[in-house]
Amino acid sequence: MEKNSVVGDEEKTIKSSSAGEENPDFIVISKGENQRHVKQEDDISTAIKEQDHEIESTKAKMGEVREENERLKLLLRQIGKDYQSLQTRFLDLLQKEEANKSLTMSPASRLEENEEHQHLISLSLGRCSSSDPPKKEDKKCSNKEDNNNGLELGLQCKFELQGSTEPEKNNNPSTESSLGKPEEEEPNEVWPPSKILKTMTSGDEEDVSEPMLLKKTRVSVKTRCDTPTMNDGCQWRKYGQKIAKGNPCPRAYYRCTLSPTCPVRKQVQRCSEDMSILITTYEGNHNHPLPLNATAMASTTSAAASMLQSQSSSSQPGLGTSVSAPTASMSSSSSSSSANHLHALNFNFAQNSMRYHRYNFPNSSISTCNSHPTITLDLTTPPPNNSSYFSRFSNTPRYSSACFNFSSSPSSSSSSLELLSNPLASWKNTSHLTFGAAFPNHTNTAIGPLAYPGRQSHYMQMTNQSLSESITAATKAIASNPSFCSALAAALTSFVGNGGGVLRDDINGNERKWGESSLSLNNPHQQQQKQGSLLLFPVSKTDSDPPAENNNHIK
DNA sequence: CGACTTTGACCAGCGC
DNA sequence: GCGCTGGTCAAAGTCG
Repeated sequence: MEKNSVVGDEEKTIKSSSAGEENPDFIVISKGENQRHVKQEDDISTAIKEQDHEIESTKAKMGEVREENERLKLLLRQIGKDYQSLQTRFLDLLQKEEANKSLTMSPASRLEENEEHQHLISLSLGRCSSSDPPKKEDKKCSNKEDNNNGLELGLQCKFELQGSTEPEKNNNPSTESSLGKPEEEEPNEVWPPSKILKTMTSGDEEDVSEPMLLKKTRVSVKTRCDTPTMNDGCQWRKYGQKIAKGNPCPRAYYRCTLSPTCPVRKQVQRCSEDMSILITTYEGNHNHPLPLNATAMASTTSAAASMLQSQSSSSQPGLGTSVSAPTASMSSSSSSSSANHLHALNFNFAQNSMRYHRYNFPNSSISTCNSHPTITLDLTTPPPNNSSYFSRFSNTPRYSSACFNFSSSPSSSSSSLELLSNPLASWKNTSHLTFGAAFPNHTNTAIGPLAYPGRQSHYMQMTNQSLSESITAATKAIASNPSFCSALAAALTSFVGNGGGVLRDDINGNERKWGESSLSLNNPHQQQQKQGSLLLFPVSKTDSDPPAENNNHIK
């Protein structure tokens, strides 16, 4: 019994204990779980709260961003309105000016301008041709071939003026004799707009009527450059080196290798007085399409040479171009080999029948050393009124804002004018700042003032003195101050990159947002360049233009 | 091996 | 005609 009782007790105790233990254990366990659950719930709730807080903060941030976006939109609209109003005003001014001009113009001058227009018409049709002679023929038989070549533009600009198709003039050598010289070029090659102005008088061109141009016209560019050559975008092959008289520094001779028949040569020499100054002399015309970053220099030099040409022929009546050198007499006929340094060379291109446009190369000079008419663009010294260049740029009454256009010309269709406007563009060792004017603009709506009423299209639209001055000054400023480059890039990126302006940038009317214009600071090609560069050109991926000059060392 | 550079030689223009 | 000079050629060398 006891056992049983014991057993019973044990059972009881077991039961009781079990019962007594079960309950407390259960209670304890349930309390712990509850506590855990409570803790978990607390954690969850706090997490939810935190998430809610984050969501709220995010929402608040989004609200701020939206507000900012709205502000930016408003700003953009305002800018667009301002632009439209400026454009309208500009067009009005143009029309008024034309009206005044036509009223105040004497009959003789009207006739003269009409003649100029006719010349321009003929120029617009001029397409140079040549059979691309081999090198030796290029050298030895160039005269004959040049005479047989097709037309060449004296100014070597192609203007597609409305209704300016006069084929008979196109083939009329007498027309070219007054302005142009035969130019070596692909017979069937249709040059892109980038080549329109490019062209300086190549050495293969001769104008019998112009003694000054009996030899090759050259464009010499003086820049401060630490590297053996400056990168102008072309590929060059060194074919000779000489120690010229009067300069201990050897002169290196390069020829363009982008095309095997390209007649373009360049000479590179350090200035004997200042070894940091690199004197690059270009001669001839490219007879092949150029990479984008090569068109800048090519057209700049071409424009300078064209200026020289037009200047030399400016005494002839009825020319479509003229050169004015307000600060000095441009004694191009001078036999002195010393350059007549001018603060600026201004040359005008008749843009349409009644309008001139002035080009200005600050610190330019012309010399006719060794019968080689040479224009020197001295980019080593600041132009006059340098400090006011930007303000002048922005305050130029006639064209200022209208002309300011970041080119987004596709492929090689960048205009000569834009190149004219950015003489330093694409140079190695200098910052790249290419202000382009969009060119073939019959569809250009963004450029507004460039799209003159009543004109379908023309390549060299317009520029002005202060524009080129400003560009040059800007480029110089950037070249001299690398930090400015990055600052400007950042500023442009922030301002322009907000999805703001849209440029209709090419013939096809392709739209391109400003922010998409290549601030190609990350362009690998440009990364090869030693200094920071700001290239406002669209960078063609196919535009592989290896800086061949990096390896060109004058030894 | 091809592309490029170097460098002496060659040629043409010009002045004396 | 001769010499000087600038410009180009082309073989040899260099480099990747």
